Amino acid sequence: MTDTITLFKALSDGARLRIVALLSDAGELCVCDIEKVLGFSQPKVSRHLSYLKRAGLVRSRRHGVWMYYALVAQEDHKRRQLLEVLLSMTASEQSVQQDRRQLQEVLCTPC
Amino acid sequence: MTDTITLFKALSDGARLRIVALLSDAGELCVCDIEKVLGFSQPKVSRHLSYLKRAGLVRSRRHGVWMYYALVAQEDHKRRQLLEVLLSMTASEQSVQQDRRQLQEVLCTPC
DNA sequence: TTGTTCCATACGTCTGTGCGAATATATGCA
DNA sequence: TGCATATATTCGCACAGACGTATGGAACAA
Repeated sequence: MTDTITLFKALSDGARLRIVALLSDAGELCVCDIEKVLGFSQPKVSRHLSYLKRAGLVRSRRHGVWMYYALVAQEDHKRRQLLEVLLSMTASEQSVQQDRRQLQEVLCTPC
Repeated sequence: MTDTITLFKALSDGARLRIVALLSDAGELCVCDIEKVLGFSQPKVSRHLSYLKRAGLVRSRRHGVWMYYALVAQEDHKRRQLLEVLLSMTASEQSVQQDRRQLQEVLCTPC
């Protein structure tokens, strides 16, 4: 039960939902890119990523000074299903669509 | 986005997950039955039902002194899908299975 | 009307969490 | 070593939410 609760807690925040949707689009992003796309402060992004990591939704990989984050491919079938449905829900949200456009701009002007 | 967040917030609590799973099994229950099955205090049950109602997950119907609660059939396809996946996740939880057994006992000894 | 039962809500308390600001840590480069 | 950049963490504050206890309100019966 604890896992399910942790999962839902992790997904019950607007900032984290936008991060998850963004990573779903982009595949892998460093913290500073997420900052720029979402317009969040660096500590805010870092904190939420840490939260998502604790919940097993996100993994991180260091490359030089940068930390790259990406969604974790869920082993459990039900969790995978849940995330699919969630992403289909958020995909139609205006803020998420706006983020997707902003992502393109940020990717054109790298760090 | 707000709706999605509200939905996930409502489902990110152990007590509420057990109530949702219970109503999914039982169809419709009055507050005092939920109290007995889950071993919660009356205000606790009432508060969580109120929370679930605000999130559009539960409806209530008065019959005499009793208030009967049941899950709301979700209009939106994605929300319906989400709840299906959630229920399949919680169904395998030990506490939920225990609650289901307890439900049978409570139904045999009505109010 | 009075009392009883069932349920909802208010209150005080405690914990968890989100935030900005500041600080710490880690990597790479000169 | 010293410095700059990228990221993580800490601190203090504010607020939401979960709980038990107590109280309020609604329906029904006598």
